[in-house]
Parts: sequence; structure tokens; C-alpha cells
Amino acid sequence: MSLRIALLGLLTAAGPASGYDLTKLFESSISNAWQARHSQIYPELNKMAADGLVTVEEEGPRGRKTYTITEEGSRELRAWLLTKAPSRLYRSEGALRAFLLPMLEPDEAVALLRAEVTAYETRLAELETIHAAKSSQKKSDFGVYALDLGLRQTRMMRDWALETADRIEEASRNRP
Amino acid sequence: MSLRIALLGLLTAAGPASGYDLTKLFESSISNAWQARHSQIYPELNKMAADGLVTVEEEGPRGRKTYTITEEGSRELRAWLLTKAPSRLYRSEGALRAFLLPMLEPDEAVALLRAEVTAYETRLAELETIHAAKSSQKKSDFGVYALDLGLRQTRMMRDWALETADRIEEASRNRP
DNA sequence: TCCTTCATGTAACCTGTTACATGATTCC
DNA sequence: GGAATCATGTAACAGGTTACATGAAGGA
Repeated sequence: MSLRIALLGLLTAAGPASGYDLTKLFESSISNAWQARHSQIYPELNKMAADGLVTVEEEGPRGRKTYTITEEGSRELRAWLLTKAPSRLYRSEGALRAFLLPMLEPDEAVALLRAEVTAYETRLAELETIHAAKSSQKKSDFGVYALDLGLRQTRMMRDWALETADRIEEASRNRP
Repeated sequence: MSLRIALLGLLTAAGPASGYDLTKLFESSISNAWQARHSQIYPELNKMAADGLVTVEEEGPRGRKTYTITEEGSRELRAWLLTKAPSRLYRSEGALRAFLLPMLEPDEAVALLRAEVTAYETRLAELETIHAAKSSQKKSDFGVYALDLGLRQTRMMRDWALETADRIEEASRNRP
């Protein structure tokens, strides 16, 4: 379901687009919240067309098909946003790792966490670049709230890793 | 892979247990980081036994099988923790919703966000209760870092929803 | 006796990833 | 002519959810 919603959202935000365009839009605009490959996108667009949520308005060179969202598609998207309670289940390899951290030696755990901090710093820098670009261009509001959420998420993870590393280090100094 | 790791982790943290026990442990201890149903856990335990990562030490009443982690299982778990770089891909229905928020009317978006705030407050209260219980009993360290992460995650989401609602409300008051 | 909990399993289905496959167009 | 990019698709597999199915043990 979520893939459908994401595609309808992108077609609303960016206007008519091909599967190829949507694959790139996925990477550049929504990858912070959801991911999908072309191998999942193409069949889904075909199903959505069969269900009347999108139409193929024109076929360009190289078999390019440009999809446009229909009235029904917009209704479906709106209904999902307004009525469907979001699943708050959270699945993360990072959190699983966090759970298992106490089974490592303190210095091993600290080394892992310091590496995580670096990775999150890098990611943060990327997101901040994107954020700066978005703020200046003022083109569309789509993505601004999700980008803010991504920034907060990344900062939170970095802070957690940093503070947890310090905590473990201090505890192991006190009783080695 | 992650399911295997989670099961090996639980067997390390809680000692020998049955599939039934592990299903409940999943819900009570690790659900913040990962979820799995019994229909996924039972077949996986059988595969893990075939691969020599766990052994069935005893069979109790009602066909109960108690699994114990093997040396090889411990090695596998350690290796995963120390060598496998965690995927930092983030997929969340909440974030997808955040992306699409600008397509709603301001008052609709604000209402959704206020409801989110309430939901996260509730979740936060639950986690804080668990946290308080864990802190006092001091039984095992397993889960403390993941629980801390869960608390930060939930607070971050609540704050984001709250501040975004305020932001949208103010913007719509200035130019209605 | 009946209900609840304990206990394990399978089957159908949906979602997502990786890899394979093909061909047109454009630019150098 | 050759490489990069545009463009669409399928197949095999892995991971996860929902529903179905069964039965033993324990307590009211």
C-alpha cells in the first residue's frame, strides 16, 4: 500500500512522470522516508493503471510511458492520509544492535558506536546540504517536513551513539 | 538475517527458551527494535537447529522444545555485531505521511499532527514505565541502550509533530 | 465440563531485493 | 563506432503477515 501512496504522492508533487522519472524521484526526494527500485515501481504502475488510479497520457520515444494521476487516484491518496492510522512499528538494524551491545566488551562496543557517530555525521552533512538548497529555492513545500524529520532522526541517532559510547567508556573506567 | 540475530541475542540474554517463550520475549523486550510472530519464529528456529546455531536440549510437555545457543551460534552473533555494517535505510509510514502533509489543507494537517502527538505521548508514558522498572531491578543490561534509543526516538517524533503543527498553524494564520 | 493458556506448526499471500534481459537514443 | 544514459520489463528469492489447524495441560 505504501508504495502506491508514495507514487501517487510523487505524481501529485511533481506532475506527470514516467516510471523512470519516478525511480529517480524516489532516490532524490523521498528516499529519506521510503525506498523502491524500478523493478518494484514498473509493475506497480501497471497495476495502478489497471485500477484506474493513474493513466498513460502519452507514449514517448524508447517506449517511455508518461503517467498522470486520476481523480480517483487523488481521492485514494487523500483518503489514506486522512483515515489510515500510521503504523508506529519500528524495525531497525541499528536498534537491534543497540539491544545487543551489552554482550560485547566495553572497548568493542565503544569502537562500534564511534564509527556510527562518524557515519551519522556524514549523513547529517548531506541532509543539511539538501536542506539549504531547498530553503533557498522555495519551489514546492513537498518534502520540507519529511526533510526536517530526517534531520531530527539523524541528529538523534548521532547523539545517542555519542552519549552511549561515553557512558560505556566511563562505566568501564570506574570498574575495569 | 536480522531475525536470526535477534533470536540468538534473546537466547544469550535470557538463556535457554522455547519458541513460545521467544515469541513472548520478542513482544516484551525487543519489540522496540524488531518484531516477529510465532509463524516466523518456529520455522526459523528449526532452520537454525539444522545449521547448528542452536540445539534442542530437552522436550517438555505439550511438545515443548527448549532451545539453547551453541558455540557456533555465539560466534555467528559476535561476528555479525563486529563486522556487519548496519543498514541505515529508514522506512516509515510516518515519514511518508510527513512528506505528503503539504497536500492537505492546513487545518487537516494540523489535526493529524495533534493526533500523532497524543499517540506518541501515550507511547512515551509506556516506555517510561518500562524504563523505571528496568532501572530499579538492575537484572541485566540487555535492552537498556535500545530502550534509551526508543525513548529518544519517541520523544523526537512527538516534538517534531508538535512543532510542525505549530508551524503550519502559524503560517496559515499569517496568510489565510 | 469448559475455558484459557501453552505449544507448535503450515499455507497463502504480500512486499521488497537482486539479478537477468533487452533495446532505443544520444553524445563523443 | 562505442559508451553512457534512457527506458521497460521479468524471474528467483528472501523476509514478513494473516489465517488456518491442531492438540495438550491446567484451572474454574
